[in-house]
Amino acid sequence: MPHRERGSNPPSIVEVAREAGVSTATAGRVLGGYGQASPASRAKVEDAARRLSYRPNGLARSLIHGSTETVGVIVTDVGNSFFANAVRAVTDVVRAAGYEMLLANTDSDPEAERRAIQVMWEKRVDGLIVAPQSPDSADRLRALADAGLPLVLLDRPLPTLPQVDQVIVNNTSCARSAVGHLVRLGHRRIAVLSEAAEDFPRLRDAASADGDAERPSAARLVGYLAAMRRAGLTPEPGLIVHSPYDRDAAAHAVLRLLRRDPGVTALFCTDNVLASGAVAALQRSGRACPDDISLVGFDDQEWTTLVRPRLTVVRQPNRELGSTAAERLLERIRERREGGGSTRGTEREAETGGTEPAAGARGTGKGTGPGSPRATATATGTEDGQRLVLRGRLVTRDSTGPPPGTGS
Amino acid sequence: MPHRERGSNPPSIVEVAREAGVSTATAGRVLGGYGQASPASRAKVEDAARRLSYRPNGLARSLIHGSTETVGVIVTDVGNSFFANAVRAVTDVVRAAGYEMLLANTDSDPEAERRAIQVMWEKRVDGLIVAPQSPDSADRLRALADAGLPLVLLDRPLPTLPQVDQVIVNNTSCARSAVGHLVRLGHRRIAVLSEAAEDFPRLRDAASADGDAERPSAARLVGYLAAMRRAGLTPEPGLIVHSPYDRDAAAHAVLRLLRRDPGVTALFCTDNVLASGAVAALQRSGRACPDDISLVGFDDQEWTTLVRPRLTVVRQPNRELGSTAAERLLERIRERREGGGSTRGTEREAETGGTEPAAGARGTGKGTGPGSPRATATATGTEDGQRLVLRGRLVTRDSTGPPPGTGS
DNA sequence: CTGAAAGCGCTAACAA
DNA sequence: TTGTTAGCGCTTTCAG
Repeated sequence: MPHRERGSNPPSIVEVAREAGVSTATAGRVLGGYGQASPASRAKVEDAARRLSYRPNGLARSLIHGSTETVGVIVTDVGNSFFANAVRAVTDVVRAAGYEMLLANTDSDPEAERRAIQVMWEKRVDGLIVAPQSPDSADRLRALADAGLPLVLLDRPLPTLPQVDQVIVNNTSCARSAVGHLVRLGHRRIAVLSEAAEDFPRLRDAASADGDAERPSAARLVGYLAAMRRAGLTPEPGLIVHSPYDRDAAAHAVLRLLRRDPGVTALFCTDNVLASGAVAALQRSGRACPDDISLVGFDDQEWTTLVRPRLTVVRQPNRELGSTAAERLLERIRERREGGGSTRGTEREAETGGTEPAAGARGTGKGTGPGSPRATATATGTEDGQRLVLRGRLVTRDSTGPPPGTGS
Repeated sequence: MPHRERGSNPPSIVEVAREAGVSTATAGRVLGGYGQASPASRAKVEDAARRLSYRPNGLARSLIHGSTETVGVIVTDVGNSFFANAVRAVTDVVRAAGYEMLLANTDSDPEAERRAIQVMWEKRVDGLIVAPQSPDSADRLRALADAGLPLVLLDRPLPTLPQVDQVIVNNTSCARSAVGHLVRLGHRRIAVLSEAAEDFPRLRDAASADGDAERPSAARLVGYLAAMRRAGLTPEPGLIVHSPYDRDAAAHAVLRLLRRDPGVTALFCTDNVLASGAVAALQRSGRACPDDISLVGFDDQEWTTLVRPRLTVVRQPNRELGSTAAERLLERIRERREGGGSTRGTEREAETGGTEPAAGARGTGKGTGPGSPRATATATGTEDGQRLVLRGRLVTRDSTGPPPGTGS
């Protein structure tokens, strides 16, 4: 093992240069792959580098170039399969472009988010993808955007930040079609289980506005309200059930609902955690699904085809959400590199997938298992930023049917 | 908005110093929180920094200090819920210690892994946690370890790398107790579904050796073989079914097995993806579980309590695997900082949890849902590195029962 | 308490 | 083609 100077620090380019008997400039040229070098010195340097097992120091390089080839991703919880998939897709896309990923979880804690944003900024990521935990995040994020850091919002829009790109799902209309499906089956007393139920008054009053400007759970509640109204049904507060984002809590909420209001014939859950709690509750309550009560979940997960009855769900394009956000981010990074020309006022319709099979097609097991749906995106330019809306769709399975007492 | 020099680059400490009318040294002292500064200049500098919305450049700082406060994590796929949870736990632990996390997926592709390792090294992570994709990874990792980079292996051991810490699960004995449970119920024709089935000849011959030195799927197969042998049953090749890590492929493999050998009364699956395929296959085949056939899965996931019958599984401490690896890594990083004193030849038993409830206790829904089990770890010093073995345990639920034709 | 200056490891002009 | 030198943004002696 060759002797190393300066303690046991990894060898620097000057060690290599000395070992090879050339200047640091030539060493740099061959090691960094820029400029010219004669085959002779090239060989000498490469040999020396190998002997010392030299690895270039990316920090120094980044310090000079002003770019780290790293993007930051801030989500609430990678342990959550929704984000796990989205994050996975992000890494795939950015890696293909030569970027690495710094990942942080916030657990919806504002302080954790603040810190994550700050650290990413200090580490000089070239761009940032954030699933903001609340509208309060807007100010902090605005600072980044103003400073020129490429930024893309994932899953949760922030209407007060029109200058930044946002990649979301058309939650409101997905929820509308889920509830519409129940209505068509003949249901009237349709309950909804949501994290956002506490926002009901506000959302009801603003229901005519753009539901997808809300966080996902609220957007889905807006869709529920819209579908009910369209069916000529007045949303009853008693049917709008709150539950925190927790399976057991959701199960208890559902059990309470069923006790309090046995006339409910259908339940729409605004996310997969709540849906799993509802499934557990129904199993425990002894109510038959779909004969006594129909159930619709949100987010198509593996287990939804494993339980009996197989769950009718809204499938949202988890991975595509991540990949789209990543692509958008890379584009912004590229733009910035090339001098920051802005694409003001663009408005366009982007088809990222082929034609969708008609919603409501009964699946045959394999066909209805969670897959990577081709989503269709709509891009709308707002000021400088684009809002990309990916489309989910209803996957009808066995947990929904006509209400009891209906001659089928 | 204050005028900024040098294009639109973020302001550096010299801009702040100039704006505040002090030297860069004092500016650095207040901004970096080291050394002393009078309240007067402190105020001036802080004001200036705020005006320019200054953020220290972590790259420069890291270049000087020789540490990045960042750890790398390389897994095969964060989309996989097992790794998603482990990674989540890693971030929690390292963040609490002030570290960020660079994450890379390899998809078990050696080239991707090679690149990931190299990039992490160039980015000068302070430590690295790797779930190596095969024994071939050993050489590349050895280079890192030799260079003094703190390194911890996660989930997959590498016996040829005794100098590095490895955090794994006692897969062999977990599998042994799972299969033992089936044997005690009276099963004789017990099949196993495994990614490692192709290694059967080698594993059978080496079965007396340390099963946990193998990758998890193989270690579990070793456990199966051991349990069969202990019960006086000769493992038949026909009962050892191969399947790739894919739900649908697993389902097909199980359907083929059932057609080929209808006498099979129990099936042990060596991971959760294969188990979900097996559940799907059983549902499709019309065989009743556990009346016709018993099923045991590996890795306790949400859905295993949602399906009917609820699945008997081996629960492994996913999150704890991650947190333990992270703690180990932090300790190594600390050691290195303090001069690299080595803890040679340590051998100890570490109890990280309280007494375990007896295996086999029937759960009541909530109690048997996936949780964060208190695992018990065994640490064994081998050369310089420690092998920490976390304990999983069998959770008996409804998918296992006596074989058909047994008077119960 | 404050400032000048050297230097972390590398790249990029500019000369030779 | 090669070497010298300045400098990326910050920290850290060492004088003052």
